[in-house]
Amino acid sequence: MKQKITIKTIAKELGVSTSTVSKALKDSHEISEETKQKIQAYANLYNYKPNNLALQLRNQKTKLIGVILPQIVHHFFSTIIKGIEEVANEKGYHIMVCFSTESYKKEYENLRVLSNGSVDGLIVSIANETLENKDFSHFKDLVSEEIPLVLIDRVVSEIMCDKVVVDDVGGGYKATDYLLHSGCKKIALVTTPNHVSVSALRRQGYEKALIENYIKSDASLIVEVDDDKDFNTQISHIFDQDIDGILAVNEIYAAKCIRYAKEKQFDVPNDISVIGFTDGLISEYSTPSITCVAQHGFLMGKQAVEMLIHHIENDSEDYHPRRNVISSDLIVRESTKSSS
Amino acid sequence: MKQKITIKTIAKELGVSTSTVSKALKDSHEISEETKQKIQAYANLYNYKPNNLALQLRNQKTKLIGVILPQIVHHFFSTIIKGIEEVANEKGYHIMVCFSTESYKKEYENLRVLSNGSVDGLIVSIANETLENKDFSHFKDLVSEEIPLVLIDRVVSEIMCDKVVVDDVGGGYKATDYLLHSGCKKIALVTTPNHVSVSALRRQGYEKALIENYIKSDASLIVEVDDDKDFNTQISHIFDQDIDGILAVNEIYAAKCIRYAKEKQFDVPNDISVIGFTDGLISEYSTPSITCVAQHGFLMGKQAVEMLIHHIENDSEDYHPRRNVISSDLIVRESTKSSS
DNA sequence: CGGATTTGCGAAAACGGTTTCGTGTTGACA
DNA sequence: TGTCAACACGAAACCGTTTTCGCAAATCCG
Repeated sequence: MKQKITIKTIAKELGVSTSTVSKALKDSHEISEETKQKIQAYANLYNYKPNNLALQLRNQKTKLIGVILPQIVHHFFSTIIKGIEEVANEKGYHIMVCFSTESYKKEYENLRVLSNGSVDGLIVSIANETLENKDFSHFKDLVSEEIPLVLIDRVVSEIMCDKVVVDDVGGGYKATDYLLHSGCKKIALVTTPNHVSVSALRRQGYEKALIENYIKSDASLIVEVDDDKDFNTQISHIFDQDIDGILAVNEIYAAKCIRYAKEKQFDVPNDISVIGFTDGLISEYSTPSITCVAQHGFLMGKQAVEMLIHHIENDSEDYHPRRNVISSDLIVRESTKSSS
Repeated sequence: MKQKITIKTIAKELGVSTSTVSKALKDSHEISEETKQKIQAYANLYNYKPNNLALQLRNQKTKLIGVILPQIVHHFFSTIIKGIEEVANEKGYHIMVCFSTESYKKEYENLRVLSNGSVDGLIVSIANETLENKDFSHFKDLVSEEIPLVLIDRVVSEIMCDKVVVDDVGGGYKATDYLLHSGCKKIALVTTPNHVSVSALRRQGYEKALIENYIKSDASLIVEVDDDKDFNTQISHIFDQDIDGILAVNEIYAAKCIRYAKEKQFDVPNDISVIGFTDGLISEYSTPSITCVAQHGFLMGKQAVEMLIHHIENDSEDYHPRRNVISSDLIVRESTKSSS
C-alpha cells in the first residue's frame, strides 16, 4: 500500500507543528485564517484522511460492534445481521461479523479476538455445540470484564447480560392452536434434538396448546430429526398415523414434509396442514406457500444493537440486564386450511 | 467498560519497565527466567490481553478485510460472505461487513470509512445504483491510493483491480441449450432491466444459444421485470404464446413463474420447463424443485479473499490485476424434462 | 508608553504497545 | 587486578492523532 499522508508530513512540508495542523483541519479558532487556508488546501490536494487506528487508540473507542452468529447462509440470521447493520450505521457504528459455524472452538476464538479492544461491544447468538456443552465461561469472562454484550435468540439464563429473544413458546402455541382451530385433530411435531433451546421452547408451546385443548401429547407423533440421516425415513412413520397437521420447527423441515406428503398422495392443506417456523424465501415462494411463524429477525437485530449501544454509551449508570421478548406472529398462507 | 490492564500497570506494579514486561511476555531471552515467571504469572492472574488497536497502529496493519455487498438477505451474497470469512479466518484475518443496500451513497460512505486505515484491503460487489450511474470515481480513488481491492460478481472493466466473476454468459447459454436439447422450442426470458450487468450477460448467453440453434430471438418473449409492479401482470403475455420453456435470471422469478404456470393449469415441467439462476433454498426445497444455474458463491468468496490476501502480503512485487472466471454449472432438478 | 489582554502557534503528554540501542553489573579469564 | 563478554534490564523513539498548557508577539487601553 502506498505510504499514506499523515499530519506529520503536512506539518513538515508546511513548516508548522502537528498540533497546528490538527487544529487547522478542525477549523479551530486558535489558528489564523491564513494558516488554516494553507493547511486545508494542502490536505485536500493530497487527499488527507485521518488514520482511524490512531483515533480509535486515542479515543479508546472503535465505533465497532462485533457480531458472532452460528451461521450466515440462513434467512433468519442474515435478517438479524441486516437489522443490526442498519441501526448500527444510523448511530455511526460499523459491524465486524464472525461465524461460529455452531462450533464451540470457533466461538471461543472469535470472542477472544474481538474482546481485545477491537470492538466496543458484542452481539452474539450462541453456537449449538456450546449449548450442548453448557460451558459458558468465555461469556462470563466477557461479562466480568464489563464488555458490553447482548445475546440474541439463543440465550442462556446464567449469563448476566442484555438479551433479545423470540417468544418461541408463544409461537409454538399459536401455530398449534391455529391448526386445532382449523379442524386438525392429530398434529405431529417435526423438531430437532432437544438441546437446541429454541426447539425445546417451541415444543413447549406445542404441548401447551394440546393440553389446553384436552389432547394428550403423543410421543409417537414427535420426530427429533437427525440431520445426518435421511429425512424421509425418519418422518415416514408419522404419516402412517392418520395425522392431519404438522408443525415443523423450521421452514426446511416444513418444505420437506410437504414434499413427502405430496409423494404419498396427500393433499396439502386439505389432507394435511403444515406450519413451519422462519418466514424465509421458501415459505414465501414455494407452492403451496407455507404458513409459518415469523420471528422478526430484523426487529431482533435492531433491538439488540439499540440495547448494546445504549449500554456502550451510558457506561457510568448502574446497569441491570434487560430482556426483550419479541412476539412471534403467525403468517397464514396456503399450506393450512383457514381457521374456523 | 472496566479499565483494562495494560503493560504499564503491570510494569508499575512489579517495579520494572514496560520494555521488560513486553519482552517477558514474549519469552525473550533478554529477560531472566525469574523475572519472566513473575511477569507472566501476574499477567495471567489479571488476564492481561494486549490491546489490538495499539498493535495495529504499531504494525501498520489490521488483519482486517472490509467486505461491502449490496445485500445480505440473499442466498448468493450470504454464500459469498461465508466463503470469504472461512478463508480469511484460516489466514488469520477477520472481516468487517457493510451493506450498500444497492445505494450509491451508502457504498461511497462505506468505502470512505473503511479506507481510512481500518482495513488492510477490500472486497466489494458494486451496488446497482452505482452501475446505473456509471460513477466509479470512489473506486478509482481507492486504486490510486493502492489500497488492495478485489471486485466480485458485479464488476466493471474500467476499475483496474483484481476481479472474480461468474461466467454468466456461459450460464445463460448452458441453461438455454439444455432447454433446447430437452425438446423446448419456444423459450421465454424473464429478466431484470438491462443495466444490471449480470442479467445482461445471462441474456447474451440465452441469445447465443438460440442463434446457434437457428432460432430467432423474439423480443415479445423477453420480459424485463419491474419489481415495483405486479409480477404476474408483467409476465402473463408470454404465457399466451405457446411457450414451452422459461429462463429466469434468479430463483425468485423462477418460483413465481412456476406458481403462475400452475395457476394457469400448465404442468411443470411437461408443458413448460423452467430454469432459474442462484442455487438457493427455493430451488432446492420447493416442489417441483427447480433446475438452476449455480454460481458457486462460496468458491467466489474464497477466491476473492485469496487474491486479496496475496495482494496485501506481497505488496512489493509489481502488480498486475487478475481476473478469475468461475464457471457456472447447471443443476438439473424437477422443473425441466430430462435432456435427450 | 507601559501594562493587560488577545492572538497564534508549538511543546509535550497521552492512548498501548514494540524495538533498538545503551548501560550497569556480573563473572570469567589472563 | 584489569579486561572483556555476557547478562538483565531501562530509556527512548515510534505508530498517528488530539488536547492541554505555555509562551511570545501583537494589540488594546488608559
